[in-house]
Amino acid sequence: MADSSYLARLMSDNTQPPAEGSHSTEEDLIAVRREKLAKLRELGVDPFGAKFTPTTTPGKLKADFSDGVKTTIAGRVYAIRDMGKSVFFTIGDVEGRIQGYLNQKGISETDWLVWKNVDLGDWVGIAGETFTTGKGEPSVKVESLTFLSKALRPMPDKWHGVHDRETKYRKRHLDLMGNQDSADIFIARSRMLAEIRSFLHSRDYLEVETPMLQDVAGGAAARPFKTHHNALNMPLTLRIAPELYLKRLLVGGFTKVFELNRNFRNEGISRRHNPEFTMLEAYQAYGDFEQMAEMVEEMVCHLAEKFCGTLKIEHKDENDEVIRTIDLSRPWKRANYHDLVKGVAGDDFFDITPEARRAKCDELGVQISDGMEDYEVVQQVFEKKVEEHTFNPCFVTRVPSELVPLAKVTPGGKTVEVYELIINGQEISPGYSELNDPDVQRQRLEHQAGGEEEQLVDYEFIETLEHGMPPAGGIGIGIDRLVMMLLGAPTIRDVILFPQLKRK
RNA sequence: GCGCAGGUAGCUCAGCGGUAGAGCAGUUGGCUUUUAACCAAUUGGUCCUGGGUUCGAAUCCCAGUCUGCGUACCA
Repeated sequence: MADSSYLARLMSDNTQPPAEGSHSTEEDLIAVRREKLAKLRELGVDPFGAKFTPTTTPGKLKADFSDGVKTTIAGRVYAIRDMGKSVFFTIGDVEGRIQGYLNQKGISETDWLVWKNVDLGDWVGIAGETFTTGKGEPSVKVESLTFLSKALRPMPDKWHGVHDRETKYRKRHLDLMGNQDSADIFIARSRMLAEIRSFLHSRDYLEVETPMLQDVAGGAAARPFKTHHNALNMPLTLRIAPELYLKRLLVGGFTKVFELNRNFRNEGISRRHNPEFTMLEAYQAYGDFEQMAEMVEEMVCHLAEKFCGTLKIEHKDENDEVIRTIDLSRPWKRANYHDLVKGVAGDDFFDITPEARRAKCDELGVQISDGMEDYEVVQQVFEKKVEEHTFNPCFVTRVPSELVPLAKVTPGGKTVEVYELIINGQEISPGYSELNDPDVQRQRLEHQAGGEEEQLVDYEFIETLEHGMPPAGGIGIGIDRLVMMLLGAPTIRDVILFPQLKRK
């Protein structure tokens, strides 16, 4: 504790003429803050303080505000409005902010001196009593101040925050401290994930964790990331999907399982693709794709109602103009793949020769590369002309079997028991009646591997199926894209805290 | 990979051949109910990097780099 003559000296220090060399380069801004840090130490204050026990949070205090309540809160100082002998400031965190008020007469001499060394961005604890100002602002009148942590670097602009996309993504902490709308997205995302888990738990699903490091990356068509285990001296890949392991659990006797975690695909990065992304996969024994479709419909509507308060999701541009409304009202449209393609490419599209189909693609402006199989040509038309123009939910059924080797083939033969859910111009969720015939599965995976350079067949998986997998419905949901759709985020980078960027 | 746009003070941005600018933040002074607080004064720059054109380049040209958007690749 400082004695009073010491305090007097420090006070007089504060009335000295400006320190020489107090400029505004980044270096200088840091130097000024370091000087304050030193002054705090002189005052006997630890600038990187210890445990502090608030009675509530700034956000909760403001939400259930009433006057005359003793309270203790902690938070970062976001703004200071200094009026001489009294000071207003904003204190809080990503979940909420409230105004603090201090008056030189209302706090101890030491606390006043400590306050003089608080900068924007510092963390402090305050104890005091709530009141409402003349302008109606819920506030806390500070009676005592506890310094918690010094920010040695300046805050982003208090009004604009960080706007530069690169800085937002590379230094997400600056984005979060300066842009509440950005923080809100990640708070909402976190709560959505919790809600998805609770939705599945309430339906008796068990959450499981299967390997992310896999010997043979399977369960999807994508190039994997390669890595190496030193002790085992063996190459490993990061998983591209948990599917094959989750099915092993069905064979093992689990009847309802899900996994909600990261997949990794070594492919291009775009507005819709991040190399690591979050995927939900859920499997239900004795179910089929139609049952899974209903569950997805129910789940997504539940999330929309809970987090958006409506089934009509508005997407806005930078000027806050509504550019699109996605209507999630049930029941969702169901349409078959061929009919959708015929709708854009003509009723005779499947009756003409493959060559004529290619010519038709030219006409439609759909680009086709030379090596493409006929079904891939059709798929291009589907993606460019149907998928990208479908914003309201649509379950696409009777998908060609070549596209989905892990699903049951329909009795007819050419298509599979699958839905592909399209919302917001993107595939959000596929759902299958899972293929459980090991012989058919072997055939189809081998056929696929034959055509693909880096695709390997997971024979252990096939052996597992030979022990008997119950018929099952399965779904995958691309969580990032789902969150984008629900929150109206134009790019996947806005819903992933630390998106992958090139090294600078 | 290709095309287009962008990179200027700590942050948000203007300037687009002729002395590098504003707001916020910082510093100093004033102010006891303010709130993008206010008033007055003031500091702060490898104009992304490297070449070139020019009497003169943040500005024009070329190359590179990072970011964004589009496109291609990716069952």
